[in-house]
Amino acid sequence: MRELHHPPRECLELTQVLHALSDPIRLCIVRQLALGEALACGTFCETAPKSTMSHHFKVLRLSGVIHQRSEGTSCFNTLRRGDLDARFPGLLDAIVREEVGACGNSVWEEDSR
Amino acid sequence: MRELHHPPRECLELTQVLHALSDPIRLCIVRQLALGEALACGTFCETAPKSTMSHHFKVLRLSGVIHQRSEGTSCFNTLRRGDLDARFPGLLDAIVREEVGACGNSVWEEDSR
DNA sequence: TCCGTTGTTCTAAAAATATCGAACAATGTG
DNA sequence: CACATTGTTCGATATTTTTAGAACAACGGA
Repeated sequence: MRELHHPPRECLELTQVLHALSDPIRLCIVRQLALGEALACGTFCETAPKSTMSHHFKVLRLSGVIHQRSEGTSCFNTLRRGDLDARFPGLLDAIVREEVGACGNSVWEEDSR
Repeated sequence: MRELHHPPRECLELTQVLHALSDPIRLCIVRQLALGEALACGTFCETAPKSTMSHHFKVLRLSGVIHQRSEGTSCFNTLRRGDLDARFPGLLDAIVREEVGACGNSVWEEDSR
């Protein structure tokens, strides 16, 4: 398998990291990875097709949020916690922390387009 | 001017907040507002057309990041720091904090599409 | 070597976002 | 009232992002 590109720590951009984390599927992936274990791509969300998941992993990797390394036929993912904490202190903790806040209404309820 | 809709604190969604903050213009707005003052829409980014800015303010408002109140012909914006800190502790601080990290390379340098 | 597993890439299509000019609304001032 | 100021809304276009099927590549095991 070809060597995967990972942007170095100094090149991480906050806007790209935030965008990567602003998708529900990707946020879910990151939260699972935040538990610490390296997890293969296949261990997430069996409902979505593989190509879709592959896309999300790529977005996470290219924004610098995760590190991917292939081992055999699998691809193990880890959170780049050190790099993220160094560049954006407190960000990961704030995002991974479980929050409650249930509300049935949509943000777009009124005043939407 | 019509009363503007602001989602209540309990309805804020992390993914929407992150998406709102993942745009460079909007991030810039938020950082200026983080200094504490209420600022009119016109005080930001004179280069972009008003309709574009209006759109960005709307995204920020509907995601719950800012509060807008009209006063005369102006529209004053403030950060909803209390609500954001309550729902997503540490998030705003992490995002507003100035970071250094200069790197000429694009994240998409290799392995892009 | 022949399969099964795992994941990527290609491609197309759909959906969501962003941009911005033009028209409009609300307010304040001369 | 006429007019300037400030900002919103509408409409059209362009760009980006998401989704997912199909073909493919790499690896491991029988």
